[in-house]
Amino acid sequence: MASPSLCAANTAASQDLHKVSGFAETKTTQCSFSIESILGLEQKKDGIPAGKPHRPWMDACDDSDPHLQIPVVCYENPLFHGKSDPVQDEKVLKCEKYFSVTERLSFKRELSWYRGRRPRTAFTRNQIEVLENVFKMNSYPGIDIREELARKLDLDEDRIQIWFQNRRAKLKRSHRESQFLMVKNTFTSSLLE
Amino acid sequence: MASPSLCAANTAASQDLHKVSGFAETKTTQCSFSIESILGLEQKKDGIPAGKPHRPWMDACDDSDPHLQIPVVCYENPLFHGKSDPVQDEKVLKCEKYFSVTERLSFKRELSWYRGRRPRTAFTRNQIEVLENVFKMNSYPGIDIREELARKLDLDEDRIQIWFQNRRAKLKRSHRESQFLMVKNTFTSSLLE
DNA sequence: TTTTAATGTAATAGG
DNA sequence: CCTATTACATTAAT
Repeated sequence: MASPSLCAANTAASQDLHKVSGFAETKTTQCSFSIESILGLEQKKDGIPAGKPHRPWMDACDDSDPHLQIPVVCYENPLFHGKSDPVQDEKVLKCEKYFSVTERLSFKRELSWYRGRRPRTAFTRNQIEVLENVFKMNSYPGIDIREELARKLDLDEDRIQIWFQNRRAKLKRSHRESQFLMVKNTFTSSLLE
Repeated sequence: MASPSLCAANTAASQDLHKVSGFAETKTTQCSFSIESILGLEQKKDGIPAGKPHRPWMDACDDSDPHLQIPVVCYENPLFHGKSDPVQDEKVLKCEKYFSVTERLSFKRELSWYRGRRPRTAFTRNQIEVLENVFKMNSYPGIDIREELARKLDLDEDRIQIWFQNRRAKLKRSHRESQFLMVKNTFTSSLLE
């Protein structure tokens, strides 16, 4: 099952073919990466069925009701407060028009992690500015500050918290990288002496 | 570049200023978060100006030399560990052969927007083929598989990772679109009944 | 114009 | 809280 797929790539192009078949050979003989790993058997420990490609957004294909498959219902989620675009809004409208309450409820019941994922928040320039200014003074605002910010900026406190977490990670990353560059440059110039 | 500038306290924008200063007022009058708490954590601030975006392919480009700012020249850098492809090499050749220094300067000016972005990787047919085949079986390859692919295909592991990210997004998009069509058709036919 | 490589970052998971 | 990944929205190169 697995091998035919890989080898199926070999149809033309001799030069390319060589590389592909070399790749496939490695798989079957040396197993420097195993069929198992390719098949996803070494996937994260949670109960993801082996052999199935873990495509969460397609899981609903097995559902009987095709209506339940549209991601559109995410936008009915009260948690949603991202920016709206005309296309999506139109979809929502259609949804509200044509689906009963119970139907919409079963939508929500069917939400898997991906569909339950919070729609990405698009902060405004002003919100970012304020957050950055606070961050300059205090990268670890306590709950009271976060609540204050949430009120001032009209955001959930949760969003604030996540923002500061990501912001700290960013700062740390940049710090790490500049240090790395410094070391590398030092090394380089020492070689040039 | 195109992305919203995170830093930059702006100078105009009365609305923004109002909000910021309003916030500061709260800090000093109500003390809903204390100066102490901020000052206590102010040691957190390291003197890092702004996050450097980690662009290893630009690392050794000296900012003082304008020539070194055109991406093309980065390929002459021994530290550049990207893969040289014929197209880029040809560009370099043409650059050196046919353009005067001043011409190259204006060229550079024209391409200034380009600075800081990794040159677009052009995958070969064979690389795509292998990647697609692996993707069919596993859309979420772990680090080991990615490294293996990187070796086999002579690409950076980073490129592999990005490729799978974009590939997943593409699959999801197509899936979404086909579902939308399905739902639309369902609506249409139900309206015609 | 379309497709897709690259980027930045919000959201999530696990420790 | 942190780190590591992922999804997602955009930008830009082909």
